[in-house]
Amino acid sequence: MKRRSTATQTAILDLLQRGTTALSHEMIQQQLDTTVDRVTIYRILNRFVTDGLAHRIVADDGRQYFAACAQGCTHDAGSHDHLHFRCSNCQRVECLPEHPVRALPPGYEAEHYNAIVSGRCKRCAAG
Amino acid sequence: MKRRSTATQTAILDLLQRGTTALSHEMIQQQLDTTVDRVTIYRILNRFVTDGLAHRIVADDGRQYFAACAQGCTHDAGSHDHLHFRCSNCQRVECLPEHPVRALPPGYEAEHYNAIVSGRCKRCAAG
DNA sequence: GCAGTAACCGCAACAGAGTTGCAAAAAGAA
DNA sequence: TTCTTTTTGCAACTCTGTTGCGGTTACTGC
Repeated sequence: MKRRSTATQTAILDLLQRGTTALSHEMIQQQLDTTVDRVTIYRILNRFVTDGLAHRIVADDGRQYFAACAQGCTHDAGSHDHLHFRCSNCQRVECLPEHPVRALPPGYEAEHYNAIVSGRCKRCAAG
Repeated sequence: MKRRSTATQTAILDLLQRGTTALSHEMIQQQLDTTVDRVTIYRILNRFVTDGLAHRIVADDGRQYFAACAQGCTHDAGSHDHLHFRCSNCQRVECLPEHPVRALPPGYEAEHYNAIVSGRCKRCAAG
């Protein structure tokens, strides 16, 4: 399965890499200049995840958010184990890279980390 | 709004308190002796959460799981901040109480913690 | 530049989790 | 028992995400 580059794909990847927050399919749809089908966005995002270009966060609102992988991300179980923060006020989902959650009791084999704290983010709490 | 005690409610609370894992509405429906409507289970569970009898976990499969609150749970933002583990093999969701995830950068106000690691649990990894 | 192949897109339809409205049933109080 | 209010069950709905399929479009080779 060889990948092809399309305008929509590069636009979405650009959105993910430019922004500092994780995006839902809805946010992406709103931020795109052209009208793109919902399904296409989902498919592109899933492709990014399998190709290792983005990682998927399931937030505590039950929705999926996507964030570009950092440079040098190795995509093993330990490389996406950072904390995320979802602001219940501005809806932004941020990656908090400096506080990994890695502690597991012995015998457990981790495949995916998905840690979300929700509340009010720095901006909204201050404002 | 005064609460009334019904057979289904006590049966569900008993399931939550007896078991060591968090349960989805589907698991609860299967484990109940009587036939109870899906909606009723959802309503009972939401009632438990607002009443502080259970806490809600949104796992990385996008589904909600419910676990009985421990004795003496204070229900502030810091009391549900433990790690959860969802086994992708046996589907069980466990609470791992001894490894809290509390580290947040300054300025952030936490309301809900929802940390899930998925993979193979102790039992399934060993077997 | 042109044709062929296969990836990609859009539309429609679907699946699953969770919620809401409303009327009937049941718990608790008088 | 009777009355009030909570709880339940059914139907219908919303929302998120997925699948099938035909048509479009990007890449390859000539």
